[in-house]
Amino acid sequence: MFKALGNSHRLLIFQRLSRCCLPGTRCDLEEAIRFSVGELGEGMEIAPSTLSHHLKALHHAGLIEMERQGKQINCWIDPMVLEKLSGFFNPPAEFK
Amino acid sequence: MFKALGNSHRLLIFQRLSRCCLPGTRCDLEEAIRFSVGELGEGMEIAPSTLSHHLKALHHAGLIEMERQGKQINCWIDPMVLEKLSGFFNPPAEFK
DNA sequence: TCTACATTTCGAAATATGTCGAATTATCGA
DNA sequence: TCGATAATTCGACATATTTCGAAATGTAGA
Repeated sequence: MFKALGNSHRLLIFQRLSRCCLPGTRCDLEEAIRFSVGELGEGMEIAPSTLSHHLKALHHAGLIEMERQGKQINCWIDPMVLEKLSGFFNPPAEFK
Repeated sequence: MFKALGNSHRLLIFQRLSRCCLPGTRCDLEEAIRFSVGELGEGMEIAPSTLSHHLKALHHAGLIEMERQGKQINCWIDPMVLEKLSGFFNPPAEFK
């Protein structure tokens, strides 16, 4: 997972998907933010094939979920992943 | 930081330094665990020069501290680093 | 069915990373 | 000062990663 997050393009994608609510508010776990592959690539100066490659890497690392919805493919982060990663740096709490 | 943690040897080193207290107990922030470079390499089948290279990478990434103590060099993790990393995956809390 | 759109797969090329051994630096103790 | 121990720097090499463009795949709508 850290290897996947260790690339700046992939980290940016991950951040776009994880910033699902405004500071101070609580994220509703039922509606994690979703972006299509194309939307995720907006603003990033990167070829579509490269973007696809990075998304695949994030998915294979277990960091993001992907599902086809008509013509496009939607991506989102399972909130459990964030909890697990957060917990990794918190020794006192249980971490499997 | 994630790039530095994305290598299995470096992640192992980082974990050895971060597991500073037993599960359920509270780490005393004043006495973060310390290991010398040689101790950190024990059990890892890796050349001293490679180990040194990885430690340098972890240090440059801001993940570990290093300080000479006589003949050896001691390494440890500043607990603030763990807090910051943990917070990165916790959107509701403030993260600068 | 044909076309446009969204995304992926497949090479290929440039660059980065991980690794080692040999030589070097730093520190301590005899 | 000399030798042993601890760690680093340097140069070289093999492997991995990032990136692209071209071609292929999947889907929806005319």
